[in-house]
Amino acid sequence: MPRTEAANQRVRDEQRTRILNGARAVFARRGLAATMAEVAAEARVSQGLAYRYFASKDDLYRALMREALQSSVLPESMSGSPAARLELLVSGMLEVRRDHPEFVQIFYRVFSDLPAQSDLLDAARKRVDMVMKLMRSLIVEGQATGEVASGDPDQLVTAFFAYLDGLSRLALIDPDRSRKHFPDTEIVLRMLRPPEKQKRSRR
Amino acid sequence: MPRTEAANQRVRDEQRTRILNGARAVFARRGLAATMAEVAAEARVSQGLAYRYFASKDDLYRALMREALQSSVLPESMSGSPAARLELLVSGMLEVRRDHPEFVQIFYRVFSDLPAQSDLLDAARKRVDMVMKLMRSLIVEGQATGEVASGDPDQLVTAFFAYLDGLSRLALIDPDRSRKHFPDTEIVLRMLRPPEKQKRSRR
Amino acid sequence: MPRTEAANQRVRDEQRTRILNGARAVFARRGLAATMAEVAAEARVSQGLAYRYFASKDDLYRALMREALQSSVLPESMSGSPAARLELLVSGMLEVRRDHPEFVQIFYRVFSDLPAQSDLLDAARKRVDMVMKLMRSLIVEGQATGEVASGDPDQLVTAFFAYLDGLSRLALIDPDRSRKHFPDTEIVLRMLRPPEKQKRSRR
Amino acid sequence: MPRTEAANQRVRDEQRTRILNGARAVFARRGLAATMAEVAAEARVSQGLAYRYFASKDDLYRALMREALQSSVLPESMSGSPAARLELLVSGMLEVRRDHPEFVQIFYRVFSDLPAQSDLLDAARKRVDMVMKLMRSLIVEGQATGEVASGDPDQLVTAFFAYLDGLSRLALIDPDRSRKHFPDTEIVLRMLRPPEKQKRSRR
DNA sequence: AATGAATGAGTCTTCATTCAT
DNA sequence: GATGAATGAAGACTCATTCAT
Repeated sequence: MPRTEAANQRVRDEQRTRILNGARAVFARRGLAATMAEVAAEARVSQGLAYRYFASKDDLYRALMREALQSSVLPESMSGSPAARLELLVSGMLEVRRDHPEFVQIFYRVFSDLPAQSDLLDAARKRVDMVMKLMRSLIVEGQATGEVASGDPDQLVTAFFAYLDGLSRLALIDPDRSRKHFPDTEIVLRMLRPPEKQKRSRR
Repeated sequence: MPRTEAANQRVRDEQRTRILNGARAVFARRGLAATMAEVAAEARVSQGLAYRYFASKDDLYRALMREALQSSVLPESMSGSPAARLELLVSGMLEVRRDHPEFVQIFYRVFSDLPAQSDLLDAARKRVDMVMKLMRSLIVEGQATGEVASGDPDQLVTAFFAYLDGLSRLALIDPDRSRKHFPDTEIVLRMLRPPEKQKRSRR
Repeated sequence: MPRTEAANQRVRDEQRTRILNGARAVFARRGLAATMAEVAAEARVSQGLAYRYFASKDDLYRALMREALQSSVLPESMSGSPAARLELLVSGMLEVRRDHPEFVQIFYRVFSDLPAQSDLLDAARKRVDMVMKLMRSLIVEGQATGEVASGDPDQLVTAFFAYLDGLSRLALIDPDRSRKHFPDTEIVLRMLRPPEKQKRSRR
Repeated sequence: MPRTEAANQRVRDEQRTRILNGARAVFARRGLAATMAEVAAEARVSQGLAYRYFASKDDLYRALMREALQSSVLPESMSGSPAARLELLVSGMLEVRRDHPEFVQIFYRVFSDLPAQSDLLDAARKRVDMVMKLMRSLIVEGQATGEVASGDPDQLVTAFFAYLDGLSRLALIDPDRSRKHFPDTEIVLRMLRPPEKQKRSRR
């Protein structure tokens, strides 16, 4: 007796996820240089199977990228003072970087792996741009009310993004340190706090 | 009449540099995925010539890495207060990242390009470790004299390195922004300054 | 349904043999100068497939050499008079050279194909040495009983080996003659027979 | 003042010989697999110079081959009994093989190095054929007068040539043995002597 | 649905040959 | 006449992708 369609669908979903997980791990670690053989091995499936679910290596990579673009989804409606919203945004971003660095690593891979004209690259740039603009406007607003440190807003945004990018890469460079000494939100936020609002942390 | 040996030597030196420059640009952009054809094209030499100067793609990559490991050489003797020395260290690192991001990009490539056991990876890790330790000791000293912000020193070091790594990658991700909005040393240092020493920057 | 493991194993064994056969023919003919394209063509497989079975051209060559070293295995226990044993040894060697010259050709290739320090070369030399020593002792024993022609035993061995090497190369140089006029054991043995034991052959 | 034409000519001759010598040594050892770089190094000249004297690697190889074909030149007019002439021929061939194995090695290289249709191969085959025919007729004549051992003349020729080919290769396989234990003409000739004419050699 | 053997296009690398000096 | 730097085409090798089972 043939399997029911529902059962088949479940199997398919499981396999797809399995492959995506394997690919995410391998691509985060090795980028596009990773081979399909590595992906299949990591996912414990045959190489052929990967091609039943994804038309090509590129397709698989894109699926991961799509996922990564969405994983960094912004809190839709943020309320409160600019500084409060800024902190909300930042702590969200930090959390992802600390707890699921692979997603962000994959995301940033697009900048180091791909030739310059790729549409994926464009999409990623657009995404970064959007978040940067949001952050910039929050900073400007916050500076107006004195809740946010002074300084050129563009530079602040630049600095902050570099910072976050760096944190996501930490797990790659020194996984041990990343786990043990991941900086508290408090420390990260210092860059944006005006001196008088700086909290005294424990010695 | 054959060229003089001096002339030959000069030609060889020039070509070697030419090839290294081409390779640096291409490897910084694309990592080991870059092809020798790209390197040769960037350097405007034939593919074969690159092999007269470097035994293999790997050898060329290593030459660049060696260079990068040395380029980040630390100021030998730093004098002054811990905070002063810390600022000296930091501003030096920032300068390299702003003015010659390729060197640092190449350096960090080692973490994304290479399989985990490579000796290059080890060397790079050692290098990072050494600078981290230096920075940590300066922070601890500085915290003792109150010149440096409080907070777990390991986290501060972690945060700071992530930050710097991020800045070196900026040129890759958004070269335009990197050029126009590279953060002033002042802003970068905020993370390490105690509130009372924070300089008021221009609005 | 995927093939059964047994079926896969069978396919692999067949293909491996197929590739070895192709390689043997080509390498015997052209030595290491033969290209993998030729090997693949001779074996009627794709070039890529050869690499699934052998890590490199060198590896393939070594596999053939190993085989050749073993194919010339000596009769373990030879009994009878020294002359009888000598004739047994010789006729065995002749047989291989007449019926499967490729094996011996491959074996001797090692002396013309490889740079001097190779381990294969050493192994082959050792092999030759061993057989030479065996033959020498049989000759010395035989001379004592008068069953073997007089003369410096080392020269006799040298001469005889040159002879056999030459016969194995004959198929390369003049396959037609090799097939039609391959010398009878009788003729070959003359060199070792004392005059009084020489058989009168047909006119 | 420019060099005289005669002096120039002398220099040219010297260089040409120099290159031929280098090439002969290298090609004998490594066959066509030898590189022009090796040839130039052996001859202590620049790679470019070789091309002033020989249009191509192939041309150089051919020059050596032509030389080798001529080096084995046969005694034009041989007189005496068939057996005497046979012995003259054989001892001449042996001499070359013992004292200048490179020439013969180069000659036989043509059979292992070259693709089957080459004109060089044809020329070499013709040469071998001619000597074989000569030898065959001497054997037949000698058998008629009882001075030469009985047996199928074609087989005897085949055997003998294999023998000589093997001796020329000995220097490649075991140079030491070739020098120390090169067989006396006496031993070599045994194959062709009828039992009753066999000389008793020293024990 | 799944496997893994097989293919072929693309990359690294070598080396005969050319060329500027 | 001579050198050795430079080129490009050919060959080794890898790996995304296809296919028979």
